[in-house]
Amino acid sequence: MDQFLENLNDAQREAVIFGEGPLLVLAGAGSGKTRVLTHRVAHIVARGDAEPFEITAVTFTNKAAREMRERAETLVRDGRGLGGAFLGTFHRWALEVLRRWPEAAGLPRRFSILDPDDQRALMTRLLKEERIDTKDHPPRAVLGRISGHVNRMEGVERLEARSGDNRAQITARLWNRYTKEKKALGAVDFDDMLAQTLDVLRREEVVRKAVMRRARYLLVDEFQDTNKLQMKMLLTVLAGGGNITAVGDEDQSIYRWRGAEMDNILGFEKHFAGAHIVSLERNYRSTQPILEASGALIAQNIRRHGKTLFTEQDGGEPVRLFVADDERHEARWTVDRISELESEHGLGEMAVLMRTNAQTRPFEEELMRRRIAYRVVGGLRFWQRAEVKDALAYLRQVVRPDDEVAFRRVVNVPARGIGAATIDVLKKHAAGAKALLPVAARDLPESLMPRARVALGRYFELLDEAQSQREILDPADFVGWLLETTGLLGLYDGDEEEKVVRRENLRQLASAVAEASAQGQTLEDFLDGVALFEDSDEETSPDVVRLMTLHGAKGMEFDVVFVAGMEDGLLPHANSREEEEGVEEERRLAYVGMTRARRWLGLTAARRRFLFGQSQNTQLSRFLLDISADQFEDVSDQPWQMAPSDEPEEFGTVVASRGRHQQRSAGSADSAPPIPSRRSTGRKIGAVVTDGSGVGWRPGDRVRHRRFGTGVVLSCRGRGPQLQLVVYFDRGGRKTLVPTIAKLEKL
DNA sequence: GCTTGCGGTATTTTT
DNA sequence: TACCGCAAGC
Repeated sequence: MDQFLENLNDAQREAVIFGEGPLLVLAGAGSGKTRVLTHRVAHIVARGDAEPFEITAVTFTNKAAREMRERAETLVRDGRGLGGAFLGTFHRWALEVLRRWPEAAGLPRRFSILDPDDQRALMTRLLKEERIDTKDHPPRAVLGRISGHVNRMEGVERLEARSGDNRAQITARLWNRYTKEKKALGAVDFDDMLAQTLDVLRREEVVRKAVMRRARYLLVDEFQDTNKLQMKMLLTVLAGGGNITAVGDEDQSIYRWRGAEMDNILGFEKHFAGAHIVSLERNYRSTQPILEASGALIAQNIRRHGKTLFTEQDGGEPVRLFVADDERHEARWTVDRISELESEHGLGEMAVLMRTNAQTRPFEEELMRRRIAYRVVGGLRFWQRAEVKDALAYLRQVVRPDDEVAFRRVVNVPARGIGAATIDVLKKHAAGAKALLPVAARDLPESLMPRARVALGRYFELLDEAQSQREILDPADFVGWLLETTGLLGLYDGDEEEKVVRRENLRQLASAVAEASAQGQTLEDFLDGVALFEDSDEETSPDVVRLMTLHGAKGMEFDVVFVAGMEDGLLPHANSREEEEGVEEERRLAYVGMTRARRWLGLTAARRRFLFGQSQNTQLSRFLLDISADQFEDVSDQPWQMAPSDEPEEFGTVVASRGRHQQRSAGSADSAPPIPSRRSTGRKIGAVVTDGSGVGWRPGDRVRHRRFGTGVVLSCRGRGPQLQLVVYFDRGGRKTLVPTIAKLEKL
């Protein structure tokens, strides 16, 4: 009766045909998660269980939303179609509510959206006004803290209550100011979109009912990445008896830093009584060796349901490990492999994944040198480029004349002689008039310097003319006109590479507007899409090597994958090493990277890396110890074997070590020195060395470890965060530990 | 009001 | 290293 069930395995089918009630699909990497989602949507429609408009499917990324829409539409092409169903990101879902009922949220009709740049600019301004040193409280850090509280649904009061805590007090003060300011500006940031929507859903029955009607079947992708706020939104909407289908994989939860709560997926049955759970464990993506190595890695995590992926295809290339001398060597080796593998797989089927954006550079240089086409995915985004943002600000100013954020950004771009002093005068005037800056500025107050007054007058004439041109011209021509007339394009006259690129970017923006309008979007729709990062089409030139972060790679797959920078400090990242939870998340990140590979997987590291402005010795990632030596092939010039089972029972405990230095150290008392660096090996025995948190250590110190009990320090290696101690425990024998990570206590 | 250059500093991931 | 903010000079 329905053709959607034919190409599914038993578990997939079970999930697809499941009827009403809560359903959790634990979908391992490459197990056909999107397939299940799309087929389930198609099945529901085909069986007539619900009308398309009663289906809401939310994803975490635009990419996923796009893919789901395309694939689901293909499936139901012959049927009634999917029109009316909502398939989009959480933020899009929320934005549509706020756009439709702005007054319910106390927002103006054309409220604007603050992107991270706008937020930072605003926070910087507030810090100045509050006379708080941006060095002690960097705007980004303050915003990060606020965002954390919002996503965990903690109110300001809670922060204010921490009376002894100075930082909390300052954060609370700024948070209040920030909230007020956004309200005055008629603007929302990303978090507000969700928070205010939840608010409206709870308060306004009309809105809630309307949203519920459209979510009789509510499907949630990447459920492991939902945070408390999102969970509350789901619960609120489901209170009307909707049916939730959550699809996710706790092993791929990589957004803890953004508030993702693994408890949402790990404790699904607690939130949804009587939930039915289906596990998808058959992997269709990767070869046996890739699955085994990644499976061994992730098995070390404690917080998981625990599934074991299997595949029915056997054989395949072994996973390669290459330890390079430095990051350039790492890039060279990687690109060598890329050229070898190109004929078999094609450039478009290869990707180099890394922890941080900054790591792309040596790879870019090497690829460029070898004239191999590549593309950095998600790096500096097109929409974040200054010239594009300026152009967008003009568009925002046209769409919403009282958009103060946009006004501040472009009133003096190109330079018109309206600088900080003028803005100060205008601010005073606006405060008196109780109006937003761009509105008050229209008065051209007497208090302005004559020159500024004239300049400002011209600016508003320009805007007024833009308004009328907008009526006359089609959107693409209008943008062209605007770029020309504002002088934005003129800023980049000349033959310099950079200027040519910028002009090209502006032209691209114009064509993006054209495209959007061809699809029936208004300028307002277009700007919303931009604000939500709904990048039109990233994939215009498919046959190129992709360079991207591990986060950016989620949901993708390639024949050939390199995970670069397998070093402690990078993966796991130094900022996440301190707590167990952080390390587990980093391990998941490594796991996500490895499981992107279908046929060929390479793991690379560098012994020395240029970081923080200088070349530093590195340590092999502890995650390589999670994978047993026979699960990969070390193809380094000088192989670095892993320590034999010095048992990694507790992470953060055993340090990646050995290799070619093993012979030398084998007989010595303090066996197994961690990858020695030239600098640290010279350290005198007996000297006090400080660890990452400033505690001093020396051989002979008595220590306590929460597992191994008491012991004595035999020797120290490295210093600072790199400091490793060899400790002889009364029970448990000799261990190599990083004191800050192992939470070693000095007695 | 704008531009330049200096020095200090912070380096994760993104809807 | 690379960026940013700030101060001094135009």
